[in-house]
Amino acid sequence: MSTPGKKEQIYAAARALFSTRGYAATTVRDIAKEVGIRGASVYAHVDGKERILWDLVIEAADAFRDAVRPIMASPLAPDEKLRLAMAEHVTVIARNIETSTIYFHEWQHLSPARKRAVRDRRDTYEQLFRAVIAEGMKKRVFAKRDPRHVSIVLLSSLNGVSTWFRPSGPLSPESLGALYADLLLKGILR
Amino acid sequence: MSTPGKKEQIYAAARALFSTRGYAATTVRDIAKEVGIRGASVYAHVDGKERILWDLVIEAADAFRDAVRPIMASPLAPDEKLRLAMAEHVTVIARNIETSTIYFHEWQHLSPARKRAVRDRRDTYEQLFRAVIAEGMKKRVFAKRDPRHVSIVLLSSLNGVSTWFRPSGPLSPESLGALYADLLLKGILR
DNA sequence: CCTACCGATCGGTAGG
DNA sequence: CCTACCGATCGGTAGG
Repeated sequence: MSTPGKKEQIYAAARALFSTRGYAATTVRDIAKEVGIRGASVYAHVDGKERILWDLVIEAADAFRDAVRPIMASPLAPDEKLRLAMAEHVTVIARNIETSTIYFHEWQHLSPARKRAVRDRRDTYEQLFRAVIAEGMKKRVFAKRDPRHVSIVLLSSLNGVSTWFRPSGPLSPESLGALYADLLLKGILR
Repeated sequence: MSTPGKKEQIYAAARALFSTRGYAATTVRDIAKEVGIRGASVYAHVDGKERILWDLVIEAADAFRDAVRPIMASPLAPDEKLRLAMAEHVTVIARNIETSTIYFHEWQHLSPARKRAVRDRRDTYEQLFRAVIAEGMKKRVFAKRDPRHVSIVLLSSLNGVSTWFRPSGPLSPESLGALYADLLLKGILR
């Protein structure tokens, strides 16, 4: 019999293990042990190992989209939209550090069809940034560069926070978002 | 009998496989197949799988240090030093995209002692950046922020180039380095 | 550099 | 949710 809540425990264990050891180096038995059941019993709650990864990847992709889309759809000026979007993006990472790390690094272990779906969602998301960057350049509030390059440099830079942020540290997700937005908008020079 | 050059072929195959599939998802037999030998024969040339990873990680760490240390030791002004160092760092990644990707993502699969050694080298390298950033702030050429935060945000941002750069693309390693240095020094705003 | 082989472990299924 | 088990595969060694 499956206990209510057990499935969520399995996903919580998978989040921790996939994000630290990586998907390929984590076994179903590792996850089971963390939850206090046998390896085979995991399959009473979950379709399989890859299905867990897929659910976690979608969880992360949704979090980014839901945080940033309303900002981009708002009537704010491009520089304000970009500032808020960058800050939100970083804050989402910091608040969901495990899932975000999995999203960035482990999606490649999905099946080809699911990999394609991830790439599509990521491209759609990046397009949100590219549009506001292009708008800001047109309105001469941003320096003129290739918007495609800037959007990808910018997003990959923001994603870097997942490699070093620790929730136990002194920085809050919000102050971290503000730091990144400020630094990337204004640069290091004064 | 071991053929001369075979060892380098094994390392070339490992660079390609570790950087795309990841260390844990790559088998010794995968590497062997790429080289055209049997899995067991790999051990005539190499100590073991982890030793290959270790050698590749050190290869990358050396490349970064050798490129950036002379710049930091030069008598240039802090903003010029930082610009050159950032550009060189990105250029090294782009020129060694496979090894760099392994360095950033796969070092965690090393033994505890080797992991510690990697962390130490990485900290020493980051210190080079932190010092010039602190110097630039003191001389009021950089905006005043926490140098520790800025150095880590900056380096993790530069490292992001490894997630999207493809040598087959239109950007050269050098122009990419210039783009990153310019963007991070001056920011997106004009 | 090969064949043959080792013990260990993998994701997953059968059948309660 | 368990025991028992499956075929496949792992990193690595022996002995040429």
